[in-house]
Amino acid sequence: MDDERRLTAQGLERKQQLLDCAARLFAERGYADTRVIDIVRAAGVAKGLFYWYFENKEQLFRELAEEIRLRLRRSQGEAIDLDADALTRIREGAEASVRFMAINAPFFALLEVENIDKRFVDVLRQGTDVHVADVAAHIREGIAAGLIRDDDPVLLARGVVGIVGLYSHFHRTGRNEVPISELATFVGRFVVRSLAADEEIALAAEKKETRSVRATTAIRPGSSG
Amino acid sequence: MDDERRLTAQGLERKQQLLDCAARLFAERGYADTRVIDIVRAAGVAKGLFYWYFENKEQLFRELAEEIRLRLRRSQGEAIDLDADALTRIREGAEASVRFMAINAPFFALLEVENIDKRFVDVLRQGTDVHVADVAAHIREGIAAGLIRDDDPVLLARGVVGIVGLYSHFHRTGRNEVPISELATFVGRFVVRSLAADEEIALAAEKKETRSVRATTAIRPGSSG
DNA sequence: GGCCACATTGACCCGCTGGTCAGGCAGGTG
DNA sequence: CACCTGCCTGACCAGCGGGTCAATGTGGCC
Repeated sequence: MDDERRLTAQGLERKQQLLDCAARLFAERGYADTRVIDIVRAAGVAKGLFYWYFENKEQLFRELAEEIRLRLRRSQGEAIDLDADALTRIREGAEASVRFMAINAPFFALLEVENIDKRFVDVLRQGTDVHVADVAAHIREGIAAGLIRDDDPVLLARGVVGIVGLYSHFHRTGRNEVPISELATFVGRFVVRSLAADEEIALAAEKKETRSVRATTAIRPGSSG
Repeated sequence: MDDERRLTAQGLERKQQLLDCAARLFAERGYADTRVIDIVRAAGVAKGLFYWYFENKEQLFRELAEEIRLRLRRSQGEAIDLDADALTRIREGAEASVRFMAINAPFFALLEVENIDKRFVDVLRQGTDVHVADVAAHIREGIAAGLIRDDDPVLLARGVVGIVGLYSHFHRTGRNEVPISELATFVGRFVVRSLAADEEIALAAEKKETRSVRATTAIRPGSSG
């Protein structure tokens, strides 16, 4: 694939179609177990066409991964109430993430390749690092305000981001019987409890009602980012 | 490989040698990227010999995974003070796990395949489920005693087990600058905070000194389980 | 109509890797 | 010594799957 190729409307559509098919298949059976031939077959085109739109299988994965992270971050941003205190903001972000990941489960399953494939650690780790930095900033603010117990902010942030991913993973793999909204609340509570300076603060941060949930709508396959 | 083969002392040693080499290589470059030829080369033997000791690559992996889980569980059991309260026991188990996983990092990196390879979800998930059940039992006791906040014990247990694995993963992949002992304490604190009914209880559970650390010695490669 | 760039096809190539196999060696036993 | 069984060898096989390529279609534009 040549970098300076101009895609027509049809071309863009075809490319997106391949991305969608790939995402679905990766989610279903994993990256390694999805052949290029499977992807093109799912899209109903010939194998050669794949290489018209993508350099190779790896590059397609990277495109997918980046797009998803971007959408998650946007959804978090929309869910966070800028006027709220740090702890509440973290809780809102965590809850939104759980919902977002649940709704877009098939897309998100991809990102779990981090642990496995050495080729992708860079893209994926970079993705989580952005979130960790976001949360760490909130945590520092919370510590300064006396809302969050005094501990290493980055370490704590890694915990928060990790926990969200963790429970989302459980949900995705069918090990949580609870409905998503309940799970999201649970995770929010868990995160708040693990950070809060004392229980009074924790209770207060748990109480505050989350506003709209407009950020938790599913990604429409076919809508390019 | 035939099930009812009698291995001589030399045979057992050779088999263990192959297991050790495989574990090291899997940890270094992952399961998929480790060829059978790499394993046998590392052990300095011919390829055919691999199939004298193992049915195939997959079975070797399963043997490794099970052995590791067993050792971790044993180490946890040794670290837990049966006379202590539930929350303290959980903290002790968590800290021991972090240390154990850190010391045996190369062995543990393997288990992270859970997310990827559909073939291994059974063995690996089964492994974590055992730990979740262990922790859930402690949590139920803690809730009954008023030490742990009243929430779904299994969900909470998944969080605890997950967090331990999470921070161990970070450490393994070089994203924690802190020394292991400090990280273990941090994780213990994190876990206690996320579970404790109130901060007074949390503080108490954090304070209690962990006894011996005899359980946190590294696995000697070559010592079969 | 002729040209060009995008779009599409599917047969083909090729390296890789899991697994096989026929055979050779060593040490213990009768 | 003959023999058996466990141990070990490395060339070989087969299938798979990523990636290539020459040929063809197609639609817009001068």
